[in-house]
Amino acid sequence: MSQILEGLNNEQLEAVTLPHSSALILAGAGSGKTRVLTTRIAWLIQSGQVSPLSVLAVTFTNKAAREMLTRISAMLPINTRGMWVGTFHGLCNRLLRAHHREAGLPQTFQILDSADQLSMIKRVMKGLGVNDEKYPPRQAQYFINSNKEEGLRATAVETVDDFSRHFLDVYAAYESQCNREGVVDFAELLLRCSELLQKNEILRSHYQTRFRHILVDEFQDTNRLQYMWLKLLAGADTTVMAVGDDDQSIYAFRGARTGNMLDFESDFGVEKVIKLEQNYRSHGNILDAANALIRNNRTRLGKNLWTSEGKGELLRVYEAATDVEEASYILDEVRALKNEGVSLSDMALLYRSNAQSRVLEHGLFNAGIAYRVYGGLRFFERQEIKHALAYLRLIANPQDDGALLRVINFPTRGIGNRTLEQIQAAAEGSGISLWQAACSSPPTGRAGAAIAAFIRLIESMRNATEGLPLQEQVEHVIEASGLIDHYRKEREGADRVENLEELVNAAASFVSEEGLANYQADTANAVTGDADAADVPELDPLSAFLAHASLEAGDNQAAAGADALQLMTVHSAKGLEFHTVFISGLEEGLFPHENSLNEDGGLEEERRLMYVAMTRARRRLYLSQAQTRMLHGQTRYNVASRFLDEVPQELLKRLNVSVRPVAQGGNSTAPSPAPRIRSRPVTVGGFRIGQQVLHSKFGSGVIVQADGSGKDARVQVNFRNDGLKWLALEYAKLSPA
DNA sequence: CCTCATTGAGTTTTT
DNA sequence: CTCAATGAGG
Repeated sequence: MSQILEGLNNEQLEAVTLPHSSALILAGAGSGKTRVLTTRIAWLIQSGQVSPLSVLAVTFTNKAAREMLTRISAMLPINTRGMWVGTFHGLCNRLLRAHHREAGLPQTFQILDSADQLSMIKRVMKGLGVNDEKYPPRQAQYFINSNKEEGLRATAVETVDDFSRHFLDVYAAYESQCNREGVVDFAELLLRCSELLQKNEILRSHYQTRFRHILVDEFQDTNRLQYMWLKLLAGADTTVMAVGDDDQSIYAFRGARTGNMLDFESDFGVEKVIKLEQNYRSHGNILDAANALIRNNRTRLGKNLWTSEGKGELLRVYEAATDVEEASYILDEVRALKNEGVSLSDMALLYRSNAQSRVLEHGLFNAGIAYRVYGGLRFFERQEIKHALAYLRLIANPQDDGALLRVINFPTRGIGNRTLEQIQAAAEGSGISLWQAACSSPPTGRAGAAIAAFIRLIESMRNATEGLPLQEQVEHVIEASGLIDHYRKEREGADRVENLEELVNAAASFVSEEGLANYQADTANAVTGDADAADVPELDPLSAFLAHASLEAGDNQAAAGADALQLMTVHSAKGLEFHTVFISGLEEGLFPHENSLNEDGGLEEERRLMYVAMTRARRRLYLSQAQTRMLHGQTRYNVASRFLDEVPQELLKRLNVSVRPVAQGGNSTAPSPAPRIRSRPVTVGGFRIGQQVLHSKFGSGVIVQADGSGKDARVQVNFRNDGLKWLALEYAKLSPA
């Protein structure tokens, strides 16, 4: 038994073998967090303290859940199938399917992804006659989701102003529309599940007794609702182990609450907080720099990473004149490192926002360096796949208005807006679904015939696929719907046809591999003879597959394949590590992002983001910056990121002599690193675009734009602390820096 | 009904 | 710049 515990350090060992009490593990970057979690589970089971079925482990991503299961099965000779290891949403889905009746849902309820949700919100808003200029649907979506994540139904939300009252109306209408259609969004999975546990005492105590150990990964990223859910599942005898790192909390912008860590300590009577501070990933200089940076944050639980390895190399800082030059510098370095034997896939090129990847990709493409960009469209989010899934959804549940609207005229079959409006009016008038309206009161004439043909098509597909194996159902639908034909005819449809064929494969492997079992009846409940769940018939494979498609949108790019440089945002780099990391675009306004500066705690979150980025590197870390950057079709002039100043300068190796814009007024003969701006005044009142200036109140900044002349001359200055400001030269006391 | 042109907006992202 | 969402004309 001691074998699985071998090689753990003291703190890790303590965490893994903790006696029966709830615990908070503060696990720094690279400190072996996943190892602790999985070894803890394996140890609990192997030492005979619990059965695998009494363990619940929850993560945020499917990838993390899979990783956990893989590691557990590597340590223990047990079948992990039926174990409750999964994402918050996946586990809630499982629970709701098993108890759909008590939860007030059809067993085959479908799950809306964010895009589906947004389009339903638009539909609802149109129905209510809400002005979508004044009340942007995106904001309505945010309103709905953040309220749900606080555990608030529309009836429980209190509005203080007229503006949010409109969103509240949308929320209420959206809620009832979801119920009519039998669909739920992501937040609903958690809210519905929590409400179920809250009001159904029998179920609650059943699960509270069953789960003796609950383990939570990335606890710093939990929101209020997820925390409530955990509290409901944990009974008096349940031990909860929460593992997280407040310094790596980078999702506050979507509701994550590090405060849950403090609440957890008191709510669960945590006696001891274990800190895992030994880092097994990076060399000393990298950790020292990251530690120094994060110390600038006020709100921390406090933690300092250390390593027993050497100091290693200094961090390399490069200041480029332009974004293009920055890219070319990076790819030179990539090439050199590759020649030294570092594989491309062990190097990552990180950026704060996706827009930055373009220039970098361009450079890499021209240089012929293989690269892979993360964060694009994922498989189940592709248009052609969404269309195919919509046909399938309609077969499974004709009340699904969203699915109907997506495909009623795709491929085009002569059903236009007018016809659709008629049906929508009929549906709204009698509170029925679009499908029912189309069936019961079809429009007359040519449109009516088209509608009738569509209804016949769907019904014939339903008849033809009934009882077929899942992959044959999918195969039939992509043919019979005309999707394949449509894309074959399209000029650039080859990829789409291929993807549709891939969907058939996805369905096949969903059935043959463990996928389906995860979505069907809870085998564990059947084993323990739980009547509630045992009575529920198995979920049909089609509904299970559709749920899978929503909950696990698939990889964001085709096979990892060849050795390639990894390009991604800092957010998506969390949890990964590389030999070499390039952090690009270290400029004020970009990183930290200008929008974050107005938000409460925004700057600290940006700093944590930088901390995450730095701690991805094992051996070598590059920090680069461009003085000039094309953004949204405009040239922008940026000062170096404050984060570069927050790192001890003795840990940095500056790789080029800083070529700063010259400050001696407009008639300097020194070469300017900035390219000329098209059709805009370059100098105004002795000041130049790109020039660094000092303001008595705002401090230092860079002139980014200018217009007017004489008395009307104005310049826009990007101040290091206060961001962009327009200043009239006549009044502002500006001086060259 | 479909296609092309214009307009406008533009962090970060998993489920 | 580049994508998505509207609107005019075929």
